[in-house]
Amino acid sequence: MNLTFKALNDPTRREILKLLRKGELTAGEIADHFDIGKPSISHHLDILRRGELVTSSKNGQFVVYTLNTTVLDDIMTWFINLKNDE
Amino acid sequence: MNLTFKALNDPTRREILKLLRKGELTAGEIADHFDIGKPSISHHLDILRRGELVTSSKNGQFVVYTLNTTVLDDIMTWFINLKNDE
DNA sequence: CAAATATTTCGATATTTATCGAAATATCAA
DNA sequence: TTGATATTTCGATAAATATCGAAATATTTG
Repeated sequence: MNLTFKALNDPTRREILKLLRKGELTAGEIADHFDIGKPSISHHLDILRRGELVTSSKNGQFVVYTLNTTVLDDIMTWFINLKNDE
Repeated sequence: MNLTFKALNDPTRREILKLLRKGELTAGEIADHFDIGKPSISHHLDILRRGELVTSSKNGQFVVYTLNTTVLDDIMTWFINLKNDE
């Protein structure tokens, strides 16, 4: 859970998650949406992966990233527990 | 929203939020639950306040902290949009 | 007013983090 | 195999963060 919250604590990474709402994207396609270098994006993707917010798979020379909705459910449960006491 | 996610990115601060589920607490009562110094807790509380996750009010010589559930709703909406939308 | 208590601010330090350009790795295409 | 493309790893640097002890501020109590 710590790695997940850590991954969420960056505007670029949250923007990446929004991009992935509509479907999977390659690392390059994701990088094209930002003004920062590809090594930085690669690093952000690694942090999102370690926080289990995305999964990745290799398709030829491309690496495809996908939103992992399972962990989103876990996070929402965390917040619901915070609200509904006990 | 940035300050809110930032505030959530620390185990001590998330633990403070859990303590506040059952009702408001003074800064000192919160500090008593942890092994770190009061200045550090005060700093964490400040970050939680700036992230609007808690509100504070002064009661005599005590400062009372309360969970702000409004922002919790906002965060959950953010996650729901990430899951469902588009 | 003076002493005691509660909390925060200050100044410093050690750790973590985001970013970069260059280099390394992997795959595809000619 | 050679050259081009996609992505990551590496090494470095600058900025942000958590923590601490000491000092400052505010309030209550004697």
